[in-house]
Amino acid sequence: MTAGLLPDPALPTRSKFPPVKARVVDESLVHRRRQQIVGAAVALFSDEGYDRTTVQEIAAKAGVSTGLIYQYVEDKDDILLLSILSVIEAYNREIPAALEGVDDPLERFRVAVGTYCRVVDRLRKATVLSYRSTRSLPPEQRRLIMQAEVQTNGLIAATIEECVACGVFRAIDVEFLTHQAVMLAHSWALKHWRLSRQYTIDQYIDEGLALYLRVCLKAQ
Amino acid sequence: MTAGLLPDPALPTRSKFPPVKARVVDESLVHRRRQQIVGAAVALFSDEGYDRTTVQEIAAKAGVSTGLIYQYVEDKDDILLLSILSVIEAYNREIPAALEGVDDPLERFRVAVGTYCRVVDRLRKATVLSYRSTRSLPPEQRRLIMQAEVQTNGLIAATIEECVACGVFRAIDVEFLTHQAVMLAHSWALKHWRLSRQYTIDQYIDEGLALYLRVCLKAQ
Amino acid sequence: MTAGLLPDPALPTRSKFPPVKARVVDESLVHRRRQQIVGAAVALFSDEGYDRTTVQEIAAKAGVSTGLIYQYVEDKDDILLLSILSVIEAYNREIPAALEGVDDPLERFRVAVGTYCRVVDRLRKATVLSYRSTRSLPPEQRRLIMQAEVQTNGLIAATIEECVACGVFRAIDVEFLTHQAVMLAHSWALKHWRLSRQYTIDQYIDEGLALYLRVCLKAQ
Amino acid sequence: MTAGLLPDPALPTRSKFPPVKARVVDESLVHRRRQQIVGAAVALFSDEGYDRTTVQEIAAKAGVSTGLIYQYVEDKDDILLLSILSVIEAYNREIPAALEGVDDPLERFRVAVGTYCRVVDRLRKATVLSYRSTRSLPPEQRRLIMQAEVQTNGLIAATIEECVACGVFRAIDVEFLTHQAVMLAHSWALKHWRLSRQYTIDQYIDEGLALYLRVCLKAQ
DNA sequence: GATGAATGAGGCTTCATTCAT
DNA sequence: GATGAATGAAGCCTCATTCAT
Repeated sequence: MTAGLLPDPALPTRSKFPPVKARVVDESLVHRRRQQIVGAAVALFSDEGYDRTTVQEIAAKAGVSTGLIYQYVEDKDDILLLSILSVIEAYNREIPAALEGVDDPLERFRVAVGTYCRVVDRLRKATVLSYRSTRSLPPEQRRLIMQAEVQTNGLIAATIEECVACGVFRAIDVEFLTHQAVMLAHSWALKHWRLSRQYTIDQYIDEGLALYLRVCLKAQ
Repeated sequence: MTAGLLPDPALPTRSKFPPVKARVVDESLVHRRRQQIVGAAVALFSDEGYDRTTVQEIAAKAGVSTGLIYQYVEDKDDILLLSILSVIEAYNREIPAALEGVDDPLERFRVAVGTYCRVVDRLRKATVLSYRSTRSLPPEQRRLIMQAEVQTNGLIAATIEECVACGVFRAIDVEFLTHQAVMLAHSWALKHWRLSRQYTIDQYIDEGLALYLRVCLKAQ
Repeated sequence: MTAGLLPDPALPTRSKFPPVKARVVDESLVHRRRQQIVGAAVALFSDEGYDRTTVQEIAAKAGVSTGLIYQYVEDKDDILLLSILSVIEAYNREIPAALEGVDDPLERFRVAVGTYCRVVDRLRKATVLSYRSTRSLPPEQRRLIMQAEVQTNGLIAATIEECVACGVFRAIDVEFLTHQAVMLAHSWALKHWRLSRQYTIDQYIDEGLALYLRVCLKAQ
Repeated sequence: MTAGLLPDPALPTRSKFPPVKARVVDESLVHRRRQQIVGAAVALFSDEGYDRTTVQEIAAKAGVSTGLIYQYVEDKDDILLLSILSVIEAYNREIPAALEGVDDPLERFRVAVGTYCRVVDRLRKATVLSYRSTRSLPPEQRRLIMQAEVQTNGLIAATIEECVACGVFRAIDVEFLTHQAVMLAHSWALKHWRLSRQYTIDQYIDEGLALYLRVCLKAQ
């Protein structure tokens, strides 16, 4: 199962981004302010790009002063890190939430992939942001993001393993299929300009799942 | 298909990028200088990102003066446009070249996909650059890049259509499979940090093709 | 002489610096808090310089909140003024204290100069601070400091005048010798990096006094 | 003699400040521009203090653009370093120049000290600047300044040693007298507000020399 | 055609000061 | 009286672009 992969992905998201230090102590305030800041930042970064967005713009959009931002973040890079992590954390929170109460292995696979795609759809701009801007970060922070991403992969991989374990799927390369499913979700954001002309998000998910099931299902 | 969208993508690439104006007339000189500049730019953009790379750095790496660059390009954005187009043109040049002399439809599909992946592997950093930085460009230039990409898609799509036409593939959704194949290639660059731990490029291509063939081949 | 320029420099220093207004009324509290603040400030100003020291740092080192400082001081300049005055007041307090009970004129000269040097030695960093940062203050405050300094000079000058009056010294230029003696003391702080390699503070005082006596003593 | 203490202090001052890197190669241009910049900087630093002077102000006063400054200097600290060094180099240049052609040992001592005082008088503000602002620099650069200062001391010390060697002075502590003479010169700048009320620069020099000679001369 | 010094607008960040609690 | 979060003006520095040679 996926239990243990994350501290507790279903909790109210009070996660406290360990790598970014704040000059303010009140944790709940830090959390609230950062949400404000990251909310504004994601919107602006997505539209204009990281480098073309100024901290002043973020402050204005967040409705706070420029100086305030630097009480909750060490530099502009930190804002980007928090922004990208917030996206990946959304995946890590929503996929397990959707799986809650679903027991049938095959259904769990479908729900996991479908939810992933739908969250990506909802956070489409932010997802693209992750791809565009992760490399603007210093290596150490990049690693944090990769870790979070590996966690998401684990959520999908676990459902596939179940299917294999209980004999619904044939003995397929789990890693490779996971990768395919992840890219199915990401592609929806990355190639939205093209895909959205031909498919709705639901059609897209169906096509994808159909393809994978045709490859994996043991008995037809 | 997409024929005609660009002057002639399969030609030796001496194309003079209509949208980018030079202040110098000698066409062959323009071509040579731009190669110099774009070569340096791709390396720097890939490592440091578009916005963090300075024009002076590009000039230094290209072994020319800062001022010279502005005789072959109107502004920094143009350098990025040329850089990204040069990558996509490589695809559009090398895939047809590899297909030359291959007649069997199924083999043509394999070669097309395999070549795409291998070119991406060779131009890995530059491929990632396209993803990261296309949105740094103004819409009009972005459209140019999309067009070139649609062309590449057409190359893959054509081989699939052949397979369907001659009965090797069942009547599958061509667009969707094309998209899958394209993402197979791109993913190798985008997720190289993860995939390269598990697969060589050849294994990766084999796994990918195996998956698609299992889905598409009519008779097993 | 200079008597009367300041309220009473020889008093226990409970003086409440007329030019610096506090928002708090309780005088003894004002005195205590200011000691806290100035203590931290002198250390920080000495190490980092006035302009590079932030009010928040002073507050932290003093163990109080940022806001509190502004209840005992009007602005950052005031802290500097208080800091420098506190140093000069130390001179003005300790030299007379050391002269207490000393009656012989020549001995009084020796003690005055020796004490001055030793206080400077003890407050070395703070002494340098006065030199570095007095000019960061507005003219009016600068004048306050000069006045306090003139007082100190008066302490030395008085002992010289005694020696001349009672015939131990020949009729020398009192002002000039005073200046020399003052600079002897200050130099120990200003050129400590060089002097301390060659002399202990006691050797330094002895050399200095020997030089002056050789110049001033009437009969040898 | 002082020969060899400096590379060649009497040369046209084309010294090329080894520790500060320029982005421009033409050495003579670098020299000219830096003079422009340092000239403006010394005036401003002296009046307003290092930290209160903005780079924009320096640029404006020097009649160049802000950006230009950063082609000849790495950061604001470098401007301060160059400024202070330029003062000390003036000492190191002018004292030997004044000694040129003077042969009598005692006269050489008088000229050395007198010239030192007069150069300090001419560069009074800049001299004070050195005292105020050296500690604003990082340790490594501070060391450079100390070195240059030690050189100046050597110029004075050499003349004293001559006097001792040829029997004009008694066997006095050379280091200590050197220090006194140096402080005589520096004090004129440091305590100008007080000294200038009582002495002209010439009177001041005479008083100082008289004092030292009374101490040092063997036969009276 | 080529050079590289010069420009100056604009971004990130700091920090003295205020004010609601 | 005390706290410390919030403000925003202002400074250092970068870098795309120009232009005289």
